[in-house]
Amino acid sequence: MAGGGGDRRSVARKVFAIADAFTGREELSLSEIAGRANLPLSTAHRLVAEWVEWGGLERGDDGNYRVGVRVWRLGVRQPTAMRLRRVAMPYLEDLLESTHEHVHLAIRDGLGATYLERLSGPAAVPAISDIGSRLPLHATGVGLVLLSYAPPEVFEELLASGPRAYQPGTITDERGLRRRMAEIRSTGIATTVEELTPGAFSIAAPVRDATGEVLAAVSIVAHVERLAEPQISLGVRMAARGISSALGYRAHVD
Amino acid sequence: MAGGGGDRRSVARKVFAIADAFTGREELSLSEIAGRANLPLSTAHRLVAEWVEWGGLERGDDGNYRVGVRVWRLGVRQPTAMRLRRVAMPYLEDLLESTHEHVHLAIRDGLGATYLERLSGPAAVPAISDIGSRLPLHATGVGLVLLSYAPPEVFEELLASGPRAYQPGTITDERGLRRRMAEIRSTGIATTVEELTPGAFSIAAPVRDATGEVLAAVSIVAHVERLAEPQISLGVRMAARGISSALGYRAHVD
DNA sequence: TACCTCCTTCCACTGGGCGGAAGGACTCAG
DNA sequence: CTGAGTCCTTCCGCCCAGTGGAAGGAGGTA
Repeated sequence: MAGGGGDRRSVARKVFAIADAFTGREELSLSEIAGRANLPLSTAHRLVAEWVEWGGLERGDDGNYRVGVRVWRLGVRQPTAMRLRRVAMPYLEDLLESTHEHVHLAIRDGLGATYLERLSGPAAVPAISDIGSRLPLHATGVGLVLLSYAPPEVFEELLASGPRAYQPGTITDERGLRRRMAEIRSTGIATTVEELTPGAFSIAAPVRDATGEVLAAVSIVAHVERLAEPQISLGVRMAARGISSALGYRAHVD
Repeated sequence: MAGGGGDRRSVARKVFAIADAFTGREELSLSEIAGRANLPLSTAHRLVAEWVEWGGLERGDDGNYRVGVRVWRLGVRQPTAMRLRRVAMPYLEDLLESTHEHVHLAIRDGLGATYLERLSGPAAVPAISDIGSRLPLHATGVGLVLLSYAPPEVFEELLASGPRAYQPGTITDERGLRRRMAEIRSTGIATTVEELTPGAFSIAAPVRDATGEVLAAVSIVAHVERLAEPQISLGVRMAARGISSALGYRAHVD
């Protein structure tokens, strides 16, 4: 009976698949984990028990599992995230104060933009990004900025993955995206209008480190009403420049 | 040749051992990882490659490995840490403002106290705790509070693990620790004097949730000179009570 | 009681993981 | 340039750890 054979994934991949099952979910039952990770119940049971023993997952009183403190501890010192957030915070706070809109700081993470920080005023636009969430590169301001300065193979991969059109206005074709990326590289700023959320626009700018590499993006998301206000794009630009400069970037240096 | 046999650990444990190798280190080479995780180089190589593929580890330009953004993303939403920090922050800020000393928020994590938050004024005492760091239960204020309210088996495990004496004043024997824990439970406050760091003392108090369970501790660490000032212990008490009450705890309720 | 869902444990088969060793890549000293 | 040293990467055949279907709980509902 049974035994042997099994699926082709390595054990390590199965272990990670369990972690991935928690994407977008705070709490999962064993069978939900097994389902999301595509594992037989007994295999999931054993591996989840190892996660719990290590402390990477915790079991609540209700028997459900959630991400454990060990993972938080391991990740909270992640060098990129830690350094960027610390350096950027004052600039993001200034930007919030001067615009009273959602302010974001994001880095590229594979084919997504991961939000390192979000500050929000009493804005009218519903926010879909939260710290730690991941949104598509081609349909967000920060995403487009990060995509524009990423190595070319990232763009190839994105095309191969079949970018989704979230709204009628979302650009998903190669030609359109290439044109847009060139424009962003030449102007140093990205504007999206109702491409992910109806009624919202975003303005984003790149953050560079001392070597000149773009390692993050800053954006503001606000109601389309305010699209014409020049101080918003100016503010984003200034914040991105301020952070870059705090990271050691000097414009016009070889 | 070779092959077979090998060490008794499951693959999952080896995967986690690699993560643990990064405790207290930001960056490691492959051979350092192999050494710290007690794995043959070839095994470490394969498993580290799987970590990198998943995104839990990242490889820098220098070839060294560091914790990846994926881990940060997974952990940053850890329910306990996220909720506690958000709720506690204003109280911790008040405490910092009124005392100008190191303010800590910590939870128990196995036999250690993990620091969820630390705010620091221009204090004279060198701080050894940073966010995400883990210090011993029996030699810190927050640790003693967490230990005092933890299930009895935690204390048994601590004794079995052979608690280390960091300073001449550190209490490590069962009798002394039991007496101390009883005192903390009856007064609701813990004081340590030069038990981990010479010249420093700490005052800590428990934070409770709506069910009355102690799930965190707040402390102040300052120079022994200020030991006698009553407003410090009062401030810690008030902060802990404020956070507890924000979490839904109502004192003197059945 | 019968039925359901979800969790936990069991066990015999077998292919994925194992790790020593060989081969590169790179640095440094002479 | 040569040789020694360090560290990383790849190779390959052996064998036991991992596998997963199934059976057995636990708990809830009708």
